[in-house]
Amino acid sequence: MAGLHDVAKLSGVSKSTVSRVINNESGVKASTKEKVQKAIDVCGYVANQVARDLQSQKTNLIGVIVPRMYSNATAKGLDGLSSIIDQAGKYVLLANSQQNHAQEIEYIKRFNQKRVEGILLYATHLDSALVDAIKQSTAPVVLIGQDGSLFNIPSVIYDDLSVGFSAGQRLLAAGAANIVFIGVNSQDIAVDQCRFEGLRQALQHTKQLSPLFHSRGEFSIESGYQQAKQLLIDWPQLDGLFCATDRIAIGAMKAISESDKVPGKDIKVLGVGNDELSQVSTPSLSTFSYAFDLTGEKSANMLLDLIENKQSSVSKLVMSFEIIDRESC
Amino acid sequence: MAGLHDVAKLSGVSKSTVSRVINNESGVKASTKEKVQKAIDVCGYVANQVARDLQSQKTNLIGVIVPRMYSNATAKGLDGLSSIIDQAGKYVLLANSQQNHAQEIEYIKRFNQKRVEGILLYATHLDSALVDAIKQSTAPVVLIGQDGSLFNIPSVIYDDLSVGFSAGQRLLAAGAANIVFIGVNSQDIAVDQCRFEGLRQALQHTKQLSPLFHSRGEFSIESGYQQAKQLLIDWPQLDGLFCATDRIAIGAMKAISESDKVPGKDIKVLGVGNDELSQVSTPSLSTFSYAFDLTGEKSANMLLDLIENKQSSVSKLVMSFEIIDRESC
DNA sequence: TTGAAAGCGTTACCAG
DNA sequence: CTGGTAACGCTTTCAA
Repeated sequence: MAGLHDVAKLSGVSKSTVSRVINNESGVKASTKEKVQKAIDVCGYVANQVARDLQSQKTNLIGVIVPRMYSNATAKGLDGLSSIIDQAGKYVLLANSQQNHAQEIEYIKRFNQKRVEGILLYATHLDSALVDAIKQSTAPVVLIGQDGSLFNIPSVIYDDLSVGFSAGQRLLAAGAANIVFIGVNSQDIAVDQCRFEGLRQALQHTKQLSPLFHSRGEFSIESGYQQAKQLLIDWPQLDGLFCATDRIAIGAMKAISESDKVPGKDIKVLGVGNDELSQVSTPSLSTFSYAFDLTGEKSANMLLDLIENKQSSVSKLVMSFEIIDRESC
Repeated sequence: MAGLHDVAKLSGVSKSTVSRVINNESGVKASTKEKVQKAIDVCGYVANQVARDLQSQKTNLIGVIVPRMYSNATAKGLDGLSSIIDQAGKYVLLANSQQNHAQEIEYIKRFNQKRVEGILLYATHLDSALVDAIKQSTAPVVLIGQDGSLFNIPSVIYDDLSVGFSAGQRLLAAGAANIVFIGVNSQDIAVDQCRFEGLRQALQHTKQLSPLFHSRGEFSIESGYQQAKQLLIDWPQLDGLFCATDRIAIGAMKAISESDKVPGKDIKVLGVGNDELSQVSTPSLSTFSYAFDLTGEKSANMLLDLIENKQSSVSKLVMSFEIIDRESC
């Protein structure tokens, strides 16, 4: 592959001059410029960015770590952040941990070797090993989806406590009193713990009630279906169901429909996320909408700030939500 | 930031020896190894992969270009391909063209500067400018979703003609005779042209019929809704509808429901993609299932082959589909 | 307006 | 077993 050297030889000038032409610097005679340009075309020279990066000590690389791609939060988030990063003239180096915790830490290390300028981490949990890895990272890290501000890690999070609280209020207002929460993994503070806690507080505060049960499963329709099936047996008095995600809620509604109950009537159901599924299901699902794409943009901007100024003006950003009222509650 | 040089000074050995320790090469006295290791820990040395890449002339980078992230095909595809690329010890450099054609060509160039080892391109169309850019690329390119084999570009595509043909047969078998196709952009050979052509051939071949109309819009529920609304006015005899994607079909069914017709009964509807939406809608949507994740894996493997052997054993891979029978047809 | 040479942080080869 | 030195392909001084 042709290098600067070859172009120089071919056009009979020095490497310095070729470099100047390539970078379009002023102070090169028009005739030599042409000569060089011709040589470049002839040998099909393509600048080697690796060498440039080494020389300039700057890679323009932003590392992004996600637990999985097939998810509204990450897919839309990536659409948002990639546009910001692109505008900044930088590149996205993408790593998919495939829900494997250990991988996340590994990627942080590898990204630092690759000399990324910053890291965006979509997290599903936050333990001390991960916190340590983030602290060790030379490249600044912005956490998305879990709150790391207690450990001084800049974070962009969703207002999960408020969502839970609002869910509780809506279920009560719709006449439900025997309410169950279907969450995910207890390690997932944001999605599982905070949303439940918000629900709990709403019931307590408004009617001195407690949720009947905190069920847990996975982020899928099938899992929601299976859990609801069991819940209908265990808690026959059930009349309100708050699900940590829309997919779980969709599955749960299917289970309810298959029993002798009617979702949205006998049992009020609420999801979170405003997945496209939620507007298409029968009954359509009442839920909460998060601006996933905007979250990606904000996170990217926060990281760019951090890179630029070595310290961000905000260390924690809480994304609000919108209440979506449909038929299920 | 500490470099090899600093570690060498700190531990009182040469750079060569430090390099050997870092790369865990044999032939280093245990005591010096320890000494060096200590120095590494002390100054928090992290190997500079940029320098390594320059020296080794190898970046382990795979460029991936997508039109958008928020799509089943790309999200699931990325899940598949990233696992293969990761297994191969390589990295994904991601570019989001945001449906902007010119960007794709730009990214191919920039990726070559970054010295990626290969490029995976999710394409929505294929014009001569793009073909040229691909030909110019030093890094091998595998095309996903559009057929570039005529131009000698290795491609992984879906069997869109067959899907269209099968759709025609199913609609006819269900009793439809006045059939309309809702496609997308005419530049999209695979999704718009091939699927329509398959439909046309099935109608022609089986019953000497022709499709009533070829409508076109975007990849969205809303667009499907709008188009179907118009179609119901223009073609009152309409009794079969083949939609290029499930989302379009979902929108169309909504329009049908809002008229005095019943989707799945008065008008048979078929989509493509087996989107999760399709199993949740009312009526549930009959469709075709593509293995998007597997497509990503196959494409990645094909590219790795190409990188390894400088030429692939297969130059075109056609992914098959599965017929999903539900209520709408 | 141009060229020579140093240096970015590694690895690899050849001596010792 | 270890060290010196030359690359890798570029940019950036400093001189000419």
